[in-house]
Amino acid sequence: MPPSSPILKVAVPTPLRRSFDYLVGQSIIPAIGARVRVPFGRQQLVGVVIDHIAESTTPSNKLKPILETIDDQPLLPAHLFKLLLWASDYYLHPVGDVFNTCLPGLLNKGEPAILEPEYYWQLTEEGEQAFSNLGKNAVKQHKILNWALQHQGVISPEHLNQLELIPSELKPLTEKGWLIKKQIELSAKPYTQSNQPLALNPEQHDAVSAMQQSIGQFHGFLLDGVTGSGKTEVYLQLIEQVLIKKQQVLVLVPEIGLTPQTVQRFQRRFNCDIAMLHSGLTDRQRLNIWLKAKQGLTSIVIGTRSALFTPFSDLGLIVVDEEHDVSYKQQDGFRYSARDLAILRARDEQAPIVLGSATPSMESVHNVNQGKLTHLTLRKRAADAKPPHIKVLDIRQRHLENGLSQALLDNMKRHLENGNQCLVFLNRRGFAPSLMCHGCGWIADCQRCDKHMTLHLQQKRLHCHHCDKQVFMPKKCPECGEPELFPIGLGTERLEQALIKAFPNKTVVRIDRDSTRRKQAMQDYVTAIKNNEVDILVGTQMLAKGHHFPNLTMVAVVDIDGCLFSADFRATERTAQLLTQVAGRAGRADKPGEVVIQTHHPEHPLLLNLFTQDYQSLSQQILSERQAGQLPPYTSMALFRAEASTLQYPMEFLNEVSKQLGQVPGLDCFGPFPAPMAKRAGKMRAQLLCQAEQRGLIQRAIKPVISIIEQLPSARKVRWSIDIDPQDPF
DNA sequence: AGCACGCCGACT
DNA sequence: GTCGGCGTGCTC
Ligand SMILES: [Zn+2]
Ligand SMILES: [Zn+2]
Repeated sequence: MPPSSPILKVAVPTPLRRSFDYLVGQSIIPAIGARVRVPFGRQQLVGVVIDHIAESTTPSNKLKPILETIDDQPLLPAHLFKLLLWASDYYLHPVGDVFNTCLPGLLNKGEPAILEPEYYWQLTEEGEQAFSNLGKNAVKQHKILNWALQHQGVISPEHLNQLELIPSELKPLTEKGWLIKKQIELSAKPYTQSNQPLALNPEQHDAVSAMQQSIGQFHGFLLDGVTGSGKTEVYLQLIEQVLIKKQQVLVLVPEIGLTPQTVQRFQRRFNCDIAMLHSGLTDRQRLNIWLKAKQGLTSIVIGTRSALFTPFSDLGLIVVDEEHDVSYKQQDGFRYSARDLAILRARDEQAPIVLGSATPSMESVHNVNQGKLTHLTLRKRAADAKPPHIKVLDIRQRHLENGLSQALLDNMKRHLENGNQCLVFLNRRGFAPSLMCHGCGWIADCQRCDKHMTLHLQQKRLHCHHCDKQVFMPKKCPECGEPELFPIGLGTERLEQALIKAFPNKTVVRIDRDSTRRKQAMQDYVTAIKNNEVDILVGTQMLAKGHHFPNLTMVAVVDIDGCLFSADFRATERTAQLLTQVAGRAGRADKPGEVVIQTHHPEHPLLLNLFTQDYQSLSQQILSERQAGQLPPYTSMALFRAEASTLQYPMEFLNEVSKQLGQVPGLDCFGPFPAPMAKRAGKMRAQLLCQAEQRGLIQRAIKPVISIIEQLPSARKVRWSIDIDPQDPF
């Protein structure tokens, strides 16, 4: 570094895959990792200094001075900073946009990295009295006081967000003495003690003590345990050991796993500052959590994939719960895998990492095979429940009534008559996946996608599950005017109706994204099920995850055939995971559960194998197929995606990309070809698949030509992106 | 991506 | 005559 002012390499939030050089000018010299405000074209942007250099390759007359140094010290801890730079390189994503997606919004806007007090409002007795005497015109005041009454007399910053109010709008009420404004405590609440931990069974005990050995150093563990095997208790007791050492803990959960109940379980156990990063927070709350974690004021941070980028002063443990979950991979923009980056982060920060899953991803099983992860198993299910008995029901030639065979219904009847619960699983919400005209055969298609629209009878609407378009259910055929339109196929709504008809004196509830839209809905259903107020549960994969229902003895899988034949090489893995998870719902202490799978393909190897072996041996088999087929995790992949209003431009662009990459030895390109669902949300999409046996070769091959690709004339006509380690080819 | 500049068609 | 359509060029 030169003694005078260095030239600054700055990561600027732009889709361009490079950094920009600036002069320090009159500003204080910003440290590497500090934010600066810079002129960029005709706009002003906030960037991050990623290096000090002595000389720039850009001519000096083009270099502009920065406008302002925002931070007087690096914004991020060195490890995290380096991880982001590495990720920008690995995922071939513009470094400025990497910072933009990883930092809290207020920091991207240039807000100082300083904790600012937050306030909440407490309802007073006067306020409560005033509420009942409010005039009819006091709509806003009624809304505010009513909210406070509904929420234990408290209005928090995120409540204000939900009420679409700003703090000053509460001022009239505080002046009347109806509300009192109070500051939220910002100081640290260090770990003191935990509430009585549960007793561990020998397996749990072994797992905790094995992992405890690694506190203070990097070690990867795969904690393999079915739901109800007490995985969470193992996490909690390990976390406690880390907290005792005054270190911090990061807990990543899948998108659907971030519920108040999750956090409550932590809060009940640990008397320390626990932060939950959820989507309802205000920008300020998010920044304050970020800063408190960075300063070591918060001991535990729980969140979904983006929580991975929370800075910590002394990170002691990372937990990735349900590590196989697809929501750990970001599906747009900066397409990172939080699970993969978490392992690197743990390594960099010398902390152990626990990947938890009963149905681990092939990547993690492969890492276990290679000795990169230590495999710990919790085989014992809660209260010694036995593994379920699995029956593959051949429904070829059999009569199906709303997708249900008589044999399946009889089986359910047996369980219901004994006072047990049945789960009927179908991974398709809505009433029916399509609607057809009886007169001319017209089918309701989405205008913007290649797909039929799903009929939602309850809402009397057609809904495209791929682009979210919704239209009212037509009264007659738009082609021929025929009024008789009939649903084709089966969804959970229809299944629910059929089951109500088949079991008129049993209680049926449907649990899917539609029926649980209301905030408390899922929790209410879970309580009702656990209280035995429900006999039959109909639902999608929402039911397959997380919850353990002790009175559930039978699981019926209505239609899995669609999952057995798919072009996607990950389909087998996904289906095996799904079936294992659903099957895991059945069974209780005093008798084993039963799983009945309806299929037209009883001879399908996946079905044969899954239930003659367990998931663990099946995953080894899937892995050997992957190896034979030269597929991940034995090779690495990059998927170029491009979209435009016609297919022609994406194909042209990807053809040129393919030409650019064609010469690299060891790199194979397939395509370009139209995406499996070519038309989606009104765009035509194509892709180019690149594959390399050697890890890192993909990056080495693409990086040198990336600026050529960026400058291709055909690139201007499409929206394009690179997806490293793609999860879904859609 | 933004945001400019620039050059052609239908409006007050 | 100008308002605005989006083609293409640039950002240290
Ligand atoms: Zn018709
Ligand atoms: Zn659609």
